[in-house]
Amino acid sequence: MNRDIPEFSLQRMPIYLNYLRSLPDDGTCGYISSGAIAQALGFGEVLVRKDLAYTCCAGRPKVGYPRAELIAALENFLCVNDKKCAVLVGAGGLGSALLSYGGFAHYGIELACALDPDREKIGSLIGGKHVYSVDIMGEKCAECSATLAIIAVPAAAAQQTAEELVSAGIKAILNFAPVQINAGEDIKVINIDVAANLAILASML
Amino acid sequence: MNRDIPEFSLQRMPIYLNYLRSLPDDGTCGYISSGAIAQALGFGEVLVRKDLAYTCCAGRPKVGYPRAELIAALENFLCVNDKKCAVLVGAGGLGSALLSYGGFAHYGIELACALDPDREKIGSLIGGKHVYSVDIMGEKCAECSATLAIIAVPAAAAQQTAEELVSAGIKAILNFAPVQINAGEDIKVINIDVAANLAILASML
DNA sequence: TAGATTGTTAATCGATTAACAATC
DNA sequence: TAGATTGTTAATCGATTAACAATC
Repeated sequence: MNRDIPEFSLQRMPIYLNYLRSLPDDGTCGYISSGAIAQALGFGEVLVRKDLAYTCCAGRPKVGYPRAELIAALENFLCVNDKKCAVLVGAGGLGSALLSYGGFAHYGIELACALDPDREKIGSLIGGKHVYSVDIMGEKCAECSATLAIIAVPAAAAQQTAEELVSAGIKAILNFAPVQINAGEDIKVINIDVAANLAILASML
Repeated sequence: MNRDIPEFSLQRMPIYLNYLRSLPDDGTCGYISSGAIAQALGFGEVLVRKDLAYTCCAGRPKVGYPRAELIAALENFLCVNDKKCAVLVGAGGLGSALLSYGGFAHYGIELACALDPDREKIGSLIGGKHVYSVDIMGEKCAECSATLAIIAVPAAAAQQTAEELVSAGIKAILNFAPVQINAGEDIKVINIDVAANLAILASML
């Protein structure tokens, strides 16, 4: 959708949106400068202006960017108003935590349900979301026209899960299993390996 | 510690280690080529060779890299044999999942305990780890000489938590709260915003 | 030897920063 | 007007890839 924006700029868009939404809504910051945003987030101010230019929300010399409009532009850029559906596979500890997490709604994403192979879990509600058998993954993805999925299964099951999700019509996967999953060319994947991130931090000390 | 390696190469080190460890240990892959690794992980093969060069494990023309030695070199590079202690702040859903997760041990990291302000949780065990009051953070960090911390508190509490952790001697923070935290110059921080990552995936479709 | 693979040097590519003109 | 801030063009920096010599 936004194929013309640098990868790294795209990654910063939610950060800007988050920050701007967190500012007090009492009229004290109707306008905000790129310098102020840069300082708050630890970025260079030219970088901020360049990133914000992709949203097509023009800043005004001397005053900065209109906060409300900039938020709206970022929301528009990130398609927050297009409601999108995601499914989660793997209702273990991490999966359960994600099912109870309310933050996806801020980006127009609804985590619709969970899929798990465990008979003990199937049929239960976690965080108010239904847990279904992985056997009916296709059906459940179709029901809500899900295009997004989160993999929170053990490493050994991740690759197969990814393939099943792709068969079910999923186009983008957020993978928490500590393996690189091999989905098709046109399937977007982001891997988050929590332990690896902690290890990276440790080696930077 | 490894200040002379490019940021992005460092980030790939745990990926190589994970992959090599996952190979069958039955002698069928005593040696592995950069091309094979590259294909499995979706990287360029020159990139793989360049990254592996930082580990100082030499490959042999025609045969590739000795798998066991390469694993040892990566483990050494990532200081897996130095036992490091981490503490977790915020024993909510995500925090609880992390306390039960065994993956940190693969990198020589022990998640020692959790800290939480909630009286209901203080004194309990989650994933076999004690939950203590955030009031004794300094004491608990000192006890295990923790240098690493994970923040899994609500966004509103993240900045203060980070400051307290720094006062307690923490040098690196993995932050799951959806805010940019402002720690000191020499404190390493990695932010993981799960919802933002899903939103990024959605905008790439 | 011929072929496969490593390791290194040079070239390319993309992202960030610097410089500066435009604007309110 | 003077000063602050945006937006853009050029320069820099860092990461990846291409080319190729070295080696087994």
